[in-house]
Amino acid sequence: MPYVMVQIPNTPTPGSVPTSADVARLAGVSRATVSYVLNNTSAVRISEPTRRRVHEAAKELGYVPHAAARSLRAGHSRIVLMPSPAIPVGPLHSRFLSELQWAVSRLDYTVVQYGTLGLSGDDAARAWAELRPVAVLVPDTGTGPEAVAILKRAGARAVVTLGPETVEGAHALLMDQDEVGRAAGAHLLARGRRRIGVVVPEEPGLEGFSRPRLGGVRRALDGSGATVAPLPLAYTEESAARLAADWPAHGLDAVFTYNDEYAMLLMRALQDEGVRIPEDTALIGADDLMLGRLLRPRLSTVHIDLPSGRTIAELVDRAVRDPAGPPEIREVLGAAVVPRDST
Amino acid sequence: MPYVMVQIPNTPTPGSVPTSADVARLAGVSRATVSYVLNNTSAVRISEPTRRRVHEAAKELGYVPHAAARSLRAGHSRIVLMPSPAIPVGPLHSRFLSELQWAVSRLDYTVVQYGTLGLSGDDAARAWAELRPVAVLVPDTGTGPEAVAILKRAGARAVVTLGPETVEGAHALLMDQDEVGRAAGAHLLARGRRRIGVVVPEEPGLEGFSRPRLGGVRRALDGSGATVAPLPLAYTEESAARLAADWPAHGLDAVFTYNDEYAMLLMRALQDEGVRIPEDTALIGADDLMLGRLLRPRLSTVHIDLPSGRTIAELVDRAVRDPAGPPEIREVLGAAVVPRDST
DNA sequence: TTGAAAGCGCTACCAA
DNA sequence: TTGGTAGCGCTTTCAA
Repeated sequence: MPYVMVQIPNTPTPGSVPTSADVARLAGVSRATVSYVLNNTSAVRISEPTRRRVHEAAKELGYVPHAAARSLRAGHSRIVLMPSPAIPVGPLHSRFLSELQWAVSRLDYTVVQYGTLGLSGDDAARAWAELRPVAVLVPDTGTGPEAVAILKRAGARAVVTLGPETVEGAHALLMDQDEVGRAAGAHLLARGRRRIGVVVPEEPGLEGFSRPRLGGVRRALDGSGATVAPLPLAYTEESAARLAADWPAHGLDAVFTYNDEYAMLLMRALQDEGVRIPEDTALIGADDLMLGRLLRPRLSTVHIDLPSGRTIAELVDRAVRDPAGPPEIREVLGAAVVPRDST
Repeated sequence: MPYVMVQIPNTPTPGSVPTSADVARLAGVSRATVSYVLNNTSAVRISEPTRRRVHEAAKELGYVPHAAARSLRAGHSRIVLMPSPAIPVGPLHSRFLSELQWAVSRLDYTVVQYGTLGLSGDDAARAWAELRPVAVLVPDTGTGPEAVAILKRAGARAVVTLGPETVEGAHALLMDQDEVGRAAGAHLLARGRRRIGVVVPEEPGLEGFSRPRLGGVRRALDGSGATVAPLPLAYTEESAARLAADWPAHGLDAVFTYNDEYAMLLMRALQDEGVRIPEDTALIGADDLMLGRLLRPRLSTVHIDLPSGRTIAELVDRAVRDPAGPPEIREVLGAAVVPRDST
């Protein structure tokens, strides 16, 4: 007796999430009309009374459209995926990322920061691809051409990498940390320093930044006869004290500290050991944080110029609109020394 | 002549995103079988050769399932939504948030950080609801009972607020900033200080933290006869210099600086003016950042004890599994003074 | 062991 | 101006 099981069609099952069909029933119109009204479809004219009834029904039920259903139907989403960086990221970088996120949202994309855990490379890319993002903004390294292909194949119209190197098939915002080291090295050289230490953080995950910064110093000093000594340093007072304790043995007259935070750490340890800055050892940081201005002597630093979020958001938008266009490769990291009193 | 338009069924349209139907065609099986194989459905036994054919076809096509379609069919998602805080968030809080994000991912949820822009209160809630998250972790204030109702109605099985107050219908991780001020105030009082300044950052968006911290100091001093003076301060050297310049006029013998960063700013300005710390003025910060240990005198601070991400992730998971359970209200912010040399 | 088919919620085409 | 309806990609019940 199947006929007794036929559901009464105008009972908007209570306790359940309301759908556009529920709205339609309550307003006494078709689902199509509901869709037209709620999306302000301009191709179709709906009478004012009908509009009102639909709006009222939607409000009464607390109707909220189902994004997944909508994008399934549409065949594409407006999701811009920003996998959150796996590495501990400094204040400068994290400010940059949130500004970027904000700017992309302004362009009417849905920014989704997706924490991909453990999975690496292509597995991560596959996980991202499941969301069918229209664009992916990859802040990390470790993303190869294969991953880009996976994303493209899943319908991503643009993949943009933010990092030190370009990846085949993706747009690139090149942030060449090398430049930071180069600027610091050149500055110290100009100040007459010849035996230059470079702090290399021991914290895992920072190699992507620290190695090129070290390399940059080397490059700046190339042919000058000046020497470079890498100085492993953990972000703890003990580690800094240890390094400072046999500072004289290193025979260094200058040190580039990776960034301002390590600079503060090392400056304190050196001063506690009686090392005079800048007389005995010149010291320069990077990132131009406020804290550098508050140190005594005031900290020389490398100011890093990152593009505005808006600029990048526009690049993403352009890439999405014209997926066939050539990959845009842009050098976006400017490094300029801010000389203060520590060098 | 409709029959000439019938599509040849085994042409996996190239250039388009492969679907499970494409995989099925290539493997010579039905879509059902593909689903069984790729999801390892245990209720159904598929022969080994068939499994292999399906897997190979999927790999060859670069097939990635469509998350939206899947959750539409399933009727629910595993999305845990974490609206990113609209306010500029300090290093302590941001570390906490990313640890939390990580822990929730471990439990096999898809953590989505969603930047909701401008929209406030119920509008934001509606935007979040479109994603049909299984749970929402709201870090900001400004979310009322209405917003919670909207999310629940859209199928969210748990809404958890992280903030100073509980919201009807939502679980709450109470982070009572009041406690931070109270601890600082009590400490200064115990140190014999009687005229206590409290730095109130002028940066917008911080009121939610600064007001209760100020209130906490007031509460600690209540009935002691000690006085409290709010000190507006912007995070700039100029602002700090201005405040320090007429420091004697304030006649304060202690100051609670909101957090360690403002502490560093003000300490420097005061020292530049010749104010002796702690002799003339005791100074205490909050957050127990590394930089406090590097200041001279070493900075006394209020250490803030936040729960581990794992703890909270488990709370979320429990709430999702038992949506009918009573809202869990948990006081999670521990504040303890770390006395060092500045007080 | 496998396949056919219904249907999740939505939009857009076509007809009325 | 409005309604009927197909179909986006997927899973799952039922039948074979």
